[in-house]
Amino acid sequence: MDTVTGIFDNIKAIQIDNPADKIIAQLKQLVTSGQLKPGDRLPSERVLSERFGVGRSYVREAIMKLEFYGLLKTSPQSGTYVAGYGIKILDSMISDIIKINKNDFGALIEARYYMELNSAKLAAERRSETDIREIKSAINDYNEKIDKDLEAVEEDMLFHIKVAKATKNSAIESMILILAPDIIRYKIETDVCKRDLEKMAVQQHQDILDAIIARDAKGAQKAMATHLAKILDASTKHFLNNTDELEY
Amino acid sequence: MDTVTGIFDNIKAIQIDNPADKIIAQLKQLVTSGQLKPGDRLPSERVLSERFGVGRSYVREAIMKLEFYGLLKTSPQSGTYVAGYGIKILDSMISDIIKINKNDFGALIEARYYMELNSAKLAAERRSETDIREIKSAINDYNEKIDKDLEAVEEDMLFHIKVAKATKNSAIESMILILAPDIIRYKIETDVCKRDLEKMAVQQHQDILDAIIARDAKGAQKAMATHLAKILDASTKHFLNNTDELEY
DNA sequence: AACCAATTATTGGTCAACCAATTTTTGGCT
DNA sequence: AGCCAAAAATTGGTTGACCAATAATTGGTT
Repeated sequence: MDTVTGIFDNIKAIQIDNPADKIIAQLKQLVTSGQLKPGDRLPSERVLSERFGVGRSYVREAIMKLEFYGLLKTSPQSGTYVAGYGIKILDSMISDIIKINKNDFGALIEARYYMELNSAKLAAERRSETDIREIKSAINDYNEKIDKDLEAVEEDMLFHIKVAKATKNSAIESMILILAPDIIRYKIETDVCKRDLEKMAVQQHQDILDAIIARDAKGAQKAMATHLAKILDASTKHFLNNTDELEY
Repeated sequence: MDTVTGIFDNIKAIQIDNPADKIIAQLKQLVTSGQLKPGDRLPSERVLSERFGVGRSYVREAIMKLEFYGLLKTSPQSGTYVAGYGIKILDSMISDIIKINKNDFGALIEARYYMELNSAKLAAERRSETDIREIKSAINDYNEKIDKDLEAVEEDMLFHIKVAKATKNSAIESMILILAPDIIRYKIETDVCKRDLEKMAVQQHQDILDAIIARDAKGAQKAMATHLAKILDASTKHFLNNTDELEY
């Protein structure tokens, strides 16, 4: 069985969605079709796993995911319940959850850009002395790497995380945190951060910090915009290709 | 067993962190202590579950969570690997992940406020005709409910989701989506949306849509700010209590 | 010693079984 | 009938066992 085997043998029937996402899609249909109304109790995990023809693990995984997004609530020894929202919004949200993907770098960079503008602004308004110390420390780490002509993508990101921390807004901090790994990956893969940009960042970081220390919200936001402008531009080029008047 | 039972009987030894979070904390320590370096392969799930004294499910749950945040990468039949970031940022990010909680309503509302300002701006710049139709439809649904003097929290949220969709930025859309259920819960619990506010929203929604149709980015942003100002103010009161010069 | 095929061990992926707590049903009593 | 305690069934929580695919080892051949 070696000569007749063709080039297609390596092609595997890759499954695009993992089982949990498929189950989410099935649950969505239950809601859409009216078999599952807001506030209803889901069939037991065993029943669902049997009905969907998968193990209970996947059902539980799907439930956990939907619970994370606030669409289900499960109580021990009682059952899992659909959120009490209307069918329309339930349906819309489940659909959107399924197609959440973190692969759209353009969107990621852009979202990060706007998040960070607000982050800088709020940090300036609310920073504590501790925050300033931590941000300074992050800047030092970055500068040391740059002095030695080393890559400093992570140190840069750490600076931004510390700024986010100073906003005292856990939600904003979390979001920047979620974006961070992908931003790092993007920077490394696309090599957006050339050496000259990295050296410019040394001053830019300082400008941001100065504005934060001075509690100059507008100044901090502006300094952050300057800092992130280049990387946004670079990614927006690709992004603009498929946004203008896109009908889908 | 009824007379001697005291008021403490209802107190259960609630575990603050679920098992998965505990495991994440343990893994963090492995990284911090240098036993686990960036790029390393984790011990097998079986070994970890044995070492931590829990079932494999919890180890897998923890791994999935860390994978979602981009800190681990698992390959079938091979193993789970630590992201190739530096120890410092790894450590920082894991810490932050553990303490992510969606219970800080003040932070949630505020984050949503800023996200939506950007959402409106980008929607105005990039909206398609389809977007306009969908937003109009959402507005109609909302207005119908208000006309009948019914609660319309969800319809309002659906309007905002449709606007977010028009940004053509999946990351921003996802974030607003993640916040949505908690916003709804907040509105209902705190009853922030009085009847008069809801009626004002009818005009405000239309203003936002008009600006989006006119591709007036600044106008859309401003209209959105007006729309969300009240609810932000109400929540900021509570929020300000523990932010100013808070050392922790 | 060097190479290679067959065997064994290990991996994450998947599923079924057990557990304690709760709910429902049952069946006898008033 | 109505009530209440005991038993059975059902729940999510938790654990261990099995699977196919891969990696490591083995052992014989050159």
